[in-house]
Amino acid sequence: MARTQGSHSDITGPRIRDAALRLFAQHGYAAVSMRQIAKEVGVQAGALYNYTPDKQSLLHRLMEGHMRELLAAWQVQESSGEAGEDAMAQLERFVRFHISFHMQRPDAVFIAYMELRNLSEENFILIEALRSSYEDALEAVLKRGVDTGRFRIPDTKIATLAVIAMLNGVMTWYRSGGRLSLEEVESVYWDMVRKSVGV
Amino acid sequence: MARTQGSHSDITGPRIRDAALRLFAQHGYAAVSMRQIAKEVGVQAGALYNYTPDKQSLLHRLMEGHMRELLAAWQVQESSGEAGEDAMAQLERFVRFHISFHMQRPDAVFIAYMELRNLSEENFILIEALRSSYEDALEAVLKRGVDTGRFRIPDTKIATLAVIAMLNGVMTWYRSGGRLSLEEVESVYWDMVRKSVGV
DNA sequence: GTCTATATTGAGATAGAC
DNA sequence: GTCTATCTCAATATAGAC
Repeated sequence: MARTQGSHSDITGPRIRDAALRLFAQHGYAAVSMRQIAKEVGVQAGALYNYTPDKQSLLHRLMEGHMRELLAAWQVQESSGEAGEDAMAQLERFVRFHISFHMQRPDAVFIAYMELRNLSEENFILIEALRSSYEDALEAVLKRGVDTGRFRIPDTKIATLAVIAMLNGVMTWYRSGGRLSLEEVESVYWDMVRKSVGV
Repeated sequence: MARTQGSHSDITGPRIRDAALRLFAQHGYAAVSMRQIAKEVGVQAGALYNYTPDKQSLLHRLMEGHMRELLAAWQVQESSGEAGEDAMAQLERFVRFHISFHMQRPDAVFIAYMELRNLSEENFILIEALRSSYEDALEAVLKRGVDTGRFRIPDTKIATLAVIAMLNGVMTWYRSGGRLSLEEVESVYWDMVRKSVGV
């Protein structure tokens, strides 16, 4: 079946995105060439252009896909709570969801916040809007907790960014098979977040 | 005095580092060319090689200088406390120091944690050792607070990384002239950190 | 110490054969 | 849909004149 020319596969598209995701995360967008990506996939560089108009679109598509998955997954997670769930329970749900979701996609996460400056201006605006939506989701929880007296937070906007920054820190050091399971890590972070917004 | 050839200045070295710092922070190491740096300084690309053996050394030197300054500044700050200062006061000192120091060098900070993957292997090891020293400084404070019963922290290593990650988040959004002064921002973060490690 | 000029390499992207 | 071949441009780094 091995052909050295012609149509090899109908899943080349996904394989290109997988390779680009991994290489961009490891070396950075600017440091990775189309030839490297092609080699990883097992095609020639020219073939990539059947799937993407250019390198920039490849980056943008990866980031957009990641952000849309994130937002969709949170909406599912959020609506799976009980009707009367209070802000504290919602916050714990968010913290555990955020860590769990992101740890399953370390490469996409890394790209989504390291490669913002390599987006074209118009693509940057699009991605930033998606990011803002996600931050708004957390801020809504925090505001609700403040309103119901469960939380004491001097500035919900800053607290939102602080919590996300803290949680994202997990990605820089956690490796599976280490001292703690992912669930234990979630619990440690939840303990800190819970106290940091507490009365 | 304007000469179009020959020796222009004895401060070309610092100007090269300044330009590289700014350009690397803005566009990323891999996306910036030696020609761009030279243009910014006002010399030809070849002249840069009187000051650095190659581009990699330029990056490493910037990062190493930043990390050494950070460690030195913290040692000064740490030893300026009273003799009997307890862990809570030390932690507040650290939080305010960290934010204040880093906000004065946003470009260097950005580079120091975004460009790690563009260091050669041996340079990476050197920079990581300096980073570890800084983390150890914070962890020592946290451990002391746990020992004296001031803090309740399930895992001081994770807490160290979480606190630094949270504080570093400031750099991604704070712009002077905004809603809050830097000192107010410090206070907001200190409030969260204090509570997050509390009993 | 800086210039101009250049060696060498590799980048992104395209054209046309199969 | 993929290949080979190639266009065009720009990268790092060096050599030698001034």
